[in-house]
Amino acid sequence: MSRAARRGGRRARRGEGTPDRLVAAAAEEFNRGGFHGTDSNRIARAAGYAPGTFYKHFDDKRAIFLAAYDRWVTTEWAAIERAVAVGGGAPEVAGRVVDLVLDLHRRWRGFRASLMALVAVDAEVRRFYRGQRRRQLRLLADLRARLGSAPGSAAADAVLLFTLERTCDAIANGEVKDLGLAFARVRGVLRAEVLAHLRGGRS
Amino acid sequence: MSRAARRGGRRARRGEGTPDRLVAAAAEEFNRGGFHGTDSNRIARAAGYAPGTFYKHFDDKRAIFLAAYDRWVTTEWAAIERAVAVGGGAPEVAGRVVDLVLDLHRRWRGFRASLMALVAVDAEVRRFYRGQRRRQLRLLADLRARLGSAPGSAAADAVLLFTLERTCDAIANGEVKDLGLAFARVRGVLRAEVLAHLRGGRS
Amino acid sequence: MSRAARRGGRRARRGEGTPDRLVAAAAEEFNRGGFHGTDSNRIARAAGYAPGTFYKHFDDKRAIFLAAYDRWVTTEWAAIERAVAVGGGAPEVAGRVVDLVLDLHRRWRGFRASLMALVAVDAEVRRFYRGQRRRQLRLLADLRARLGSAPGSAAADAVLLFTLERTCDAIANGEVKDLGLAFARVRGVLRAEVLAHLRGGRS
Amino acid sequence: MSRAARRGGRRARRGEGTPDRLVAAAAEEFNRGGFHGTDSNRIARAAGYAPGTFYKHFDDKRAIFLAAYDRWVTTEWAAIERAVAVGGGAPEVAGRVVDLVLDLHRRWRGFRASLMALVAVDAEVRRFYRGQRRRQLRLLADLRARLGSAPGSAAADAVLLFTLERTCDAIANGEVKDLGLAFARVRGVLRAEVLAHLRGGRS
DNA sequence: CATGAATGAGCCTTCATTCAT
DNA sequence: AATGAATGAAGGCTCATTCAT
Repeated sequence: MSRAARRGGRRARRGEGTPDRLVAAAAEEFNRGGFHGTDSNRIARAAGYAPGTFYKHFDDKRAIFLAAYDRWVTTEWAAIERAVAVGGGAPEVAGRVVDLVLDLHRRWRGFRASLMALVAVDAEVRRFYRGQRRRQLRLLADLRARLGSAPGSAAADAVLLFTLERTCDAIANGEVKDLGLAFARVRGVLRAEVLAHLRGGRS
Repeated sequence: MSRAARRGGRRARRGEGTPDRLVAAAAEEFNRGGFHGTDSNRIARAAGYAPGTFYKHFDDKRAIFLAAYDRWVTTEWAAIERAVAVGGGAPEVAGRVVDLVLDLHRRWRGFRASLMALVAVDAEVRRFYRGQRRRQLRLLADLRARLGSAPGSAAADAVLLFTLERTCDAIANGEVKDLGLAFARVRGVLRAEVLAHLRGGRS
Repeated sequence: MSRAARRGGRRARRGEGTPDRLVAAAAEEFNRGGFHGTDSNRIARAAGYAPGTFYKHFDDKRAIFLAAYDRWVTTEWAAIERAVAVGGGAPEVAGRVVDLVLDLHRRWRGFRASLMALVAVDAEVRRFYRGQRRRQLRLLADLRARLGSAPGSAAADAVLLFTLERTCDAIANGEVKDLGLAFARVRGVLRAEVLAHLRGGRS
Repeated sequence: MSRAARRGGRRARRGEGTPDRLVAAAAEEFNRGGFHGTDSNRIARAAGYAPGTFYKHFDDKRAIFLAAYDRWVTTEWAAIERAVAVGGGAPEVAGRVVDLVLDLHRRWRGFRASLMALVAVDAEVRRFYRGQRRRQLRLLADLRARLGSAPGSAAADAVLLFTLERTCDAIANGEVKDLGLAFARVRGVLRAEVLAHLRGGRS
């Protein structure tokens, strides 16, 4: 058996470079288990590398977490921005956005939970996270402007984002189901809120 | 000498018993640093004990985390239930509840962040957490009933709770300030949402 | 409920004093689990006392082990000496002794195993143990004299004792059964050896 | 550079691999001090490694104990089987075997004592130990067959093994000397027993 | 660029022992 | 004479990180 073949399999995949493969493996590992639920050796092995390789590309565990977060945000927000850009009436946009965010939270709930805990504890992660939030806020303001809704306040925008985020988390992690609530109804409430907000009403 | 007094041994340090003191120290430690930011020896020392004492009273770190959470929920919810019970019109109740929750989240933001991450990863913590959520939902339904608002859906109740929780977190951990938003305005939005909900409007 | 009653139950038994009760509990604990398989708190509790009481009566864990060993030897050897004293022909004595030793090893195999390990490692335990062995040797010499067998060597006596001891251990701890051997046959071999020895033959 | 040479990493200290060196160190540590007389950190240091290295190669202390036992048995039994294979008359074989077993017990008495205690308490160790015993029994039967002695019983074989083992222990650990017996005489008795047994006499 | 054995600080946990009551 | 909460040294084990090849 060749050395390359022995090395874990996931290796020869696409043309991605080593850092990308490590980041992808890290994202998956963090998503199940959280930041403290894996270790750098495991991430390296999952990516098809030896432990030492990890530290050739990332300074430490936090660095790859941040990289994974960055990659995740970039990828996922592209989808959301696309959904917004496609256009259509406010109801369609609201529905698409809610569905996308929901899907996003579903796929990354473990990662997200870990992220929130790190944000609370690690200044660097916090800095990064806050930057993303500002970006969201700008996107939402753009969207409202494009839809011609009343100016509205940034404060209300922020609260809507929090509502969307937290509720999608709750659906994604089973909290909603666990409370005996119908998923569709909660999503309905969410869509209504987003729509009311986009229309410029006092949400 | 009474048995109760004797039960103090070498430790009649203050009024509370050893488990209480350990739990209090644990809560503070978890609040700054998170679950993974302390260890049982530190908690014991912070409470004024040697490492071994910790394990005389708790099976492991998770057990004391759960105990701290339990204690926190019990204490804080008593305050909220009181605020609701005092009565008054919907605006007053809404204002009081928002302020209390805000204060609560401010004082325990580190603990809360850690809690959310554990909920994602630890079934026992999750079980406990979900139970609390159900209790909140019941309290909110009671409150609406008492205020004579339209029946409304449990789904809308849940979304309101998520909004309240997440927004208070954001205010508490500086996210709101960081976004350049005025704290008072965000709180105003929140109050308005709670009030509209209590009045039975389509929140 | 009275304090005495609360204390564990085994307490008010007979007129035995505290040290005796502790020793009895220790013997049982050591017998299952070995020296390292219990702790002094557990022994104290098993005897119906608090941990502190243990150290009021014994300097340390080794001291109570030695005391338990002493007590065991005294009790059990009385039975063996009695069996020898009763008299009868060599075959009867041989049979009785083998049966007694067998029973002894059966009841105390855990204790014995732990004892052997301590003997190898602890000079004080070793001293004690060696004293008992000398006593056995004397008893065996007495017995041979009484039965009028040929003088025989102390070396042969010693080897017989080792055979008896080790074989009884093997029967007691299931080794013999595990080897697919019939217990009765092994005992038969043992009796034959003891008998041949007592008769002064070249064992 | 060959792969084998590279596999040395920073450790090509001597010829053997890391597990072997750890096992060797463990055997020595267990031999003086017994199973409970060392710890994994000490074993690692004694082998020239840091604590963590231990756990890269063994699950826990018991695992390395078993490995050390395995290695010991393999090595030592090879010598005994050789001594038997060389052939010669029964007296020569008996003498060689007794001397080898004696030497074996002398060099490993601490280890052996600890082994016996673990066998009493740990099912896995017991399983392993019993397997070795069966192997001994087979070897002895083979030997008798080869020497053309009368069939004889497995029970008698077993008793002889117990005698040999226990007496060699007694010589090895100073018990015999301590009893005021001449080592040579005890060995003489032992040889006589083995010889008589091999000759098919009623041992 | 990758390897992977090795590292060692440090967390988790136990238990023999003490001491104020 | 007994109590039992408390002690703290020490052992078991992990994992982020390094480095010689």
